[in-house]
Amino acid sequence: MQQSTSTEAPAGPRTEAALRILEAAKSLFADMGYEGVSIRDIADRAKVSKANVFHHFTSKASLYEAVLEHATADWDAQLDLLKNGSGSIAERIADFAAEDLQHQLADPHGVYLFLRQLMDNRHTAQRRKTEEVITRGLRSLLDVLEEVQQNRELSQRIDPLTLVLAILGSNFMYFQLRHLLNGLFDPESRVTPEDFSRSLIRLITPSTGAASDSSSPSDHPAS
Amino acid sequence: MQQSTSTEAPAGPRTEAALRILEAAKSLFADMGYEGVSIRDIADRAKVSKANVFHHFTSKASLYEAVLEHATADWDAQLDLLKNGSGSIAERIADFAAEDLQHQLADPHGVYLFLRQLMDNRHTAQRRKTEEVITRGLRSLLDVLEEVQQNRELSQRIDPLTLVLAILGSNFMYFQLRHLLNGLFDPESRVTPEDFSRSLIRLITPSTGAASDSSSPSDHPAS
DNA sequence: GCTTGGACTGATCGATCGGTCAGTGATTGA
DNA sequence: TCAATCACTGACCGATCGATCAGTCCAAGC
Repeated sequence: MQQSTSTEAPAGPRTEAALRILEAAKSLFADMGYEGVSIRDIADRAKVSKANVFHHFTSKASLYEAVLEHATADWDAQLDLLKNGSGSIAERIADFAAEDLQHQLADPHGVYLFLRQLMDNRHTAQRRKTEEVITRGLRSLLDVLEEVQQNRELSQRIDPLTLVLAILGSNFMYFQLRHLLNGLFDPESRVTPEDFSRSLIRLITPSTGAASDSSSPSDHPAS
Repeated sequence: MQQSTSTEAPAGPRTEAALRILEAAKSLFADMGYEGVSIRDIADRAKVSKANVFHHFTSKASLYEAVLEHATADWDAQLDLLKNGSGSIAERIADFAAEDLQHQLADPHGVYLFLRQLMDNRHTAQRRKTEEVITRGLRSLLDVLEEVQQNRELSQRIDPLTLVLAILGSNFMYFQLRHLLNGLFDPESRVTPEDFSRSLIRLITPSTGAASDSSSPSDHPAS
């Protein structure tokens, strides 16, 4: 049960091959799911023998755990942007939203790993861990918003939780459907992530009661 | 459109046991993923023999296909609400958003099946099918919004695509994190789906330029 | 020199996988 | 009455799964 790695932080791969295994496992787990990937698949992609995978990782489950650990490491860093960001609250929200979308686009495997984790009803141990990460992140975001709401920077009419979920959800929808979106319009008019982030902020911030003008000097409606 | 009803009962369960197999497969596939479920698991939950599964469905893949077919059938019906709905555009958007959230909450297995399908990079055949359903749905939603936008019912400042993705994404976020949300506040103050839908519409619609007053008689005075 | 230990591999294990098959019991139509 | 069809089952198959193990290779320490 509590067989999990007692040594907390040092999840660092000890060898070049071990790192290749970790990276191969991450992309494969993200694309095919835990059960959809065999140790052979991972070993083949990492250009090592199957037995070598078990040399570096005690079991398939522990390898998956290591992949999750490595993937969720840099998730926390993103929160500082809204926490310690500069500028008005509207700017910080806009920056956070744009940064979050870029983060998803830059690491799609991480997003998928995260999502699969939330959908899986088996590994309750790691699922709780993932839930804790999310809860902590949400709590952190809400603290900031509720604080500026008490300072009258943010309209009282806005529910901070709804605002957070709307940003994260909208970004995820764009991320998930990004390849389909271009087929909805003329082939020449693409919807870039920057376009979407701007449009999303324009949709949400007018009702926040915060000044949202400062950072749009060259913006014009004429397309 | 006519694709689904061309052959009336193409995959219709011909027996009570067959229906149990289909339902068991749906919940298991949704929770554990395609590779995470064995025919034995399905047979056990459906209270039939393993061979009987192959008697009704030619293979595991065809069973999965039948599950998907059965699950995506009622998805289309939801679009009519915004298409043929009554009332102002703001009311129709609000109704659609609330209905979409209720639909997700009522059929979480369907949502998970849908999502797993989009994350899976193997079954390209069914993946394209799923993508077509989504594309058709999005296209339909956008048509309505762009129409009312030309009629000046909807503000020109709003990007219809962003609005649609924001609604769907926000709902999905609430759906996905619904069990975590109550832990963020006092145990007594729960965030009901109705609360969230109201709050989401309040966040989004003020900037749409459409009249959004009709359905908020007890709303507070402007702060 | 010799020994130790870690990285790594090929061969192999039992368990479980998806799938097959011969057959049973009940129902039906001629 | 009997043959045919149906839903359904237990036993079994080859393939593949995660995991083990004995052993090779090589660099570091004495």
